Amino acid sequence: MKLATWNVNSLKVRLPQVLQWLADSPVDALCLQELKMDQDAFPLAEIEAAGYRAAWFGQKTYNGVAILTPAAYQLEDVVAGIPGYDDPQRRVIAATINGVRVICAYFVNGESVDSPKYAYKLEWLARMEAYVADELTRHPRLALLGDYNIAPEDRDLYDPEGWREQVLCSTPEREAFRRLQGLGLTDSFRLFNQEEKQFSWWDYRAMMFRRNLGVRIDHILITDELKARAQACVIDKTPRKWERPSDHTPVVLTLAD
DNA sequence: ATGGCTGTCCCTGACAGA
Repeated sequence: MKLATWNVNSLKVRLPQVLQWLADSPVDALCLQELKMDQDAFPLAEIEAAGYRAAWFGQKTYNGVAILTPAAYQLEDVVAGIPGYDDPQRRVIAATINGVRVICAYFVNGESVDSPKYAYKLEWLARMEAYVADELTRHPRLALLGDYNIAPEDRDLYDPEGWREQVLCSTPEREAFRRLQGLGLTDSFRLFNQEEKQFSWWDYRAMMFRRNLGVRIDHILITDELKARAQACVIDKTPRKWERPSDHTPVVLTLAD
């Protein structure tokens, strides 16, 4: 079983790339973030024609998340948003696929540590932590996939000194990431790769991708039951090389069946 | 370099992203 996450930065623009990528590298769950489209604008017909079904939580202009799965699977117990948290920003959707609870999340960016958006980020992180803790009481096989907007360690940044205590890697954000790990979740990428400069996002500007100056902020965290089945977790840089790419690239986890 | 690029919106400039 393969699970993947990809912040597409507009599904309207990136739909052909999503379909091409799925044709090249089929997965059993693809979590998408930053759809940037209203609920009614979701391209369900094209996705179904490609052999996939979908659950999505759309929003005009900003945010928006979706989970795609092959038509052979079901999307069970779909939950949009964080229950009990009246957040106008649509950043979370969850579904059970083939016995695995899949939570797709677009974490708050925060803009900068002195911004009101950063305070919202910390509040949102606390809500997410409580939600995941609650989900874990019911789902021993759970994966939390998405754009976390957190670089967990210095080796996940191209310039740790330049980024010191900036948004994406400030101590409170990293502590929130550690608390998610403390719930019993493992950063699946680091089960297989200990190298520094393994990035999932590169700024569009200044040829940052060609110079490999990026950050690793897209993650797949998994419970122990899934950890026992994990066979590989890779960052697929291929779509970042295509014409008019998203600034993020997919992360893919392979589990034994 | 408070810069560089990309996407969106009642669109030609502002906002957001990270």
